Amino acid sequence: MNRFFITTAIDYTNGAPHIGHAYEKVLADVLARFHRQTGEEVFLLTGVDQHGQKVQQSAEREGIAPQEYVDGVTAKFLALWEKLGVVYDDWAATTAPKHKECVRAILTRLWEDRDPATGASRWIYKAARAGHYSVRQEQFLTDKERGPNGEFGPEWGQVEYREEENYYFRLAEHRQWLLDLIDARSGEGKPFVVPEFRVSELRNAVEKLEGDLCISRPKNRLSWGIEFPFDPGFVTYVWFDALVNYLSFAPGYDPIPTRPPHEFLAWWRTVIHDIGKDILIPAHGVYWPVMLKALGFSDAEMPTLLVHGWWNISGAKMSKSLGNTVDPDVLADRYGRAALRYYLMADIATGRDADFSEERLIQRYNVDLANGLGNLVNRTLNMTLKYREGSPAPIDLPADLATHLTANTLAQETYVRSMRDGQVQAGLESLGDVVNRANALVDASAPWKLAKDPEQADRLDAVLATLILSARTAATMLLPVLPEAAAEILEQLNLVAAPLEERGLELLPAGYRCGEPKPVFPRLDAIVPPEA
RNA sequence: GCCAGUGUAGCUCAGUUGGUUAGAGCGAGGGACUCAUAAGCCCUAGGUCACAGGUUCGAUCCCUGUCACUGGCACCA
Repeated sequence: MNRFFITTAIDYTNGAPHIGHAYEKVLADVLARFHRQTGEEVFLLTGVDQHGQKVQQSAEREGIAPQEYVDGVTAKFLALWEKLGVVYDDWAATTAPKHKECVRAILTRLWEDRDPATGASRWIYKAARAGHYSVRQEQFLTDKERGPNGEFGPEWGQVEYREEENYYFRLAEHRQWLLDLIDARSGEGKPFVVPEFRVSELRNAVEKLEGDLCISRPKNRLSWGIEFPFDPGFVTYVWFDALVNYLSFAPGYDPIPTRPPHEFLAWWRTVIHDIGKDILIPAHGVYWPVMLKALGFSDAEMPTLLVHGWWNISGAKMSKSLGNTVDPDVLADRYGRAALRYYLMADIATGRDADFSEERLIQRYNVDLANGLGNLVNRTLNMTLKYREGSPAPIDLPADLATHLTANTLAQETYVRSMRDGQVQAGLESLGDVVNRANALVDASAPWKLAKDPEQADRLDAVLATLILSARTAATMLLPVLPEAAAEILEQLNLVAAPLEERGLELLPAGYRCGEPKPVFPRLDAIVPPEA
């Protein structure tokens, strides 16, 4: 059986989830559900990044332990995924003992991977760096931070000269390897980064790669992290902690053996990292492949990065400081899970940015779901019950209706291709084709007229069967995005989902009888004003 | 500053591996119908595909330059 391993970025537990977090997780959930539907074995991994300075500071401000603080924020994420119907196979929390042990084992392994000539680690070294340090911002400053007059501005507070030792991961010497990898993957038609227009962006960044990656923080600066296994004076700094979650929670992974076991590799060879464009460079596009290489992963075992865009608010970047964040929790309560999931999948092309608007959300729901698919199901079932007591006579379809179903099959094939590429919006457009064609057929064939003419009895049976089968195709294509609503439609149709690889015509089963219609997507009338 | 992305109908956006009449939805106008969630269907929009060059038999789609907007280059979907 084919496998499909998809991960999301793990969200930083220093604030409540916003629409961007929700989008990424719903996207992963939809792709996971789609791949399951095609018969593949699927593993969806998501979680939270709980360490770091900001968490430590926030906890101190509230006078509670960091773990207590992150547990509180983590609960909000867990509740949101529950509310949005995001179902995952494992939960990657970076404070979990399993993860900490894995990070430490990996660091130890790299530290002990010695160059026989020098006796030094081939991957990690300790070095002292000196420079200007902002106490307020708790970071070293570079010349880029200097103002026009060459001085550090007041936003940095007190700036002092400091010297600090840290551990570094060798990065720069793998520049050419990474460039070759990127080019090779593009040449094979399996780009390292999807969508492909981001490849050049990454490539340029790699071209300019210099310097190594600082992977530690002295404990006196940062204590809320994973302690270095071979130097208790340090904790692991962000990326060697966060990125490793993809391994520590991967099915079957064990950091100890030289080569990972077969079960893990069977999953890993299919892995797709669903991430935002902000963490492509340098984290996922540079650090991560080099880290994997250091751990002995071959070029064929490098992941694919599925990079999505951002939801902007009125064209502006969403940010807390602008106060224009959108709370997915509130939206889900206000409009329902289905409306929110559908909007997030239908109104953005994977990889691109889009503008978020509640008006658009309502519009897409009403036009596509209520007026389109929902009404199609409703009118089809009503007519079937009214004219045929729910059971159209089983007859062969005339050529025009057979052609109609063939067009549906083609739409479904297009849909499958789009979804395999992660292009959910394009997939939903194919769904819209099926719905529109069926609604047009209703008007063109006018069953209410056929019903009055006994000589047209066969025609009426054939039209109703075509409509029912079209509705089934549409519901089948909706399943990954809106599983409950699609299941409800199938129940009303009294049919099971169509197989996605199906070809050729399939008629209604013998003795078919449809169920009772009930609007699956009640119209949303207008923007519900926010609570005063 | 460096790098990247974007710039397509009133609005929000697709798309074109270069090739006869550039697409969708919404909005707007008109029409016929009644099975249906007053939903659906049909017809209508004529946008120099940012601007200027270049390559080509032919460019909106490739190249160069210009302008505008956005993002990355410091944590951050």
